[in-house]
Amino acid sequence: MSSADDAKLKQAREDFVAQWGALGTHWGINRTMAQIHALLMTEPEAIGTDEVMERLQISRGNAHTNLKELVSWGLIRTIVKKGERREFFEAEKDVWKIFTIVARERRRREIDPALGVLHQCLDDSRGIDTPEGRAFHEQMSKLAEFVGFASNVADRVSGMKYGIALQLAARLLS
Amino acid sequence: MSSADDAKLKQAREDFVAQWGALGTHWGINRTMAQIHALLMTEPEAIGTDEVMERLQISRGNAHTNLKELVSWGLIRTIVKKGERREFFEAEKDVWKIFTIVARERRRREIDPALGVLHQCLDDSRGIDTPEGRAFHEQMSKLAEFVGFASNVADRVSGMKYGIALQLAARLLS
DNA sequence: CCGAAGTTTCAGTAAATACTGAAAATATGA
DNA sequence: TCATATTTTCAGTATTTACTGAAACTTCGG
Repeated sequence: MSSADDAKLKQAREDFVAQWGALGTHWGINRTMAQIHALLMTEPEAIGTDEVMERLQISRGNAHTNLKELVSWGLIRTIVKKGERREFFEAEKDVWKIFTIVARERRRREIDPALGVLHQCLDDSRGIDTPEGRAFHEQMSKLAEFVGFASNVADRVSGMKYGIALQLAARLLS
Repeated sequence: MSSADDAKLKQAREDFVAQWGALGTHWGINRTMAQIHALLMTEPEAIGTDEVMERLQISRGNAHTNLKELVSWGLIRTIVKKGERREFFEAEKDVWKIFTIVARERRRREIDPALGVLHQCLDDSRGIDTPEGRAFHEQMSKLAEFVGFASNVADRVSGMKYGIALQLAARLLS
């Protein structure tokens, strides 16, 4: 009975899109962007802007902006179909690739600016010759060292081949 | 010339607080909470609500809410001074402890709910007997497996002693 | 070069989130 | 117990962020 299965799938997919969208919020990603990503991750075929608008009930501007943002992240890519004038989009479905993309983007947007602030404060407080000044400098120094270190580690991990990362992680969990 | 040093320190500290607050935004943490945390991280003495209000120019309600939130995260703790009726607050200053607290909190708020959604979709799509249904189920399965795995790894790492983590990371960067 | 199809931009508006300030509740000690 | 210091709550407001819809722009076939 395929029509019942179709209905169940439609429902499950809609749930996934809606809930993944809600989650996006906690990830510093706006709802629509997360929803489009969810929609495309569970869509076997590449689809166009109008279908995204219709499936998610959003405006053209909104769909456009977020599709382009996803492309700029590298989480989806544009497809040109022969004989078709408009653009279609399909998602990267490999989980490790998704992870590395998100990790890199978050490092760029969250860690790198923090390092910048810390290094500047480190400079600004260099040579302040009071007990409080030295304590401040010391704290900045510790923070900068740790954040820089973490940034390198994250970079290294997200540059690994999946197999290697898996091996490493397995050792960690054993 | 200590008064010049004092001025420089005051400036550097204010910059740090302001900029760290701005960064908080990109971390899903509100500006005030990040600013209070920054203020307390660079303050040698525990300070009270009124001083926080004054230093950051914010209302009592705002200060109160965010101080309590920071306490609930474990990033700051309350101090009772003898002979004083009001509460004082001091920050956790150890960078590794800060990291593990933030990592755990983010796992709880970002990863665990995602796992919940994925497992539910996994159930809802079990046994849908169409090609599309199987593809959907397969994608959910891969996502759930990876996210669960990542969650365990994060948990394990943030439960480590700093020395061990450092050793591991050093091996990674070599 | 023209007209249709498709894409991009953006001013205005809606929704979500954070903050204020004052009132209510609670704790302290005389 | 009462007066006072302190903490907590929350309705109203301000700020920030996201979305709409339509106009401007671009692309392409004829």
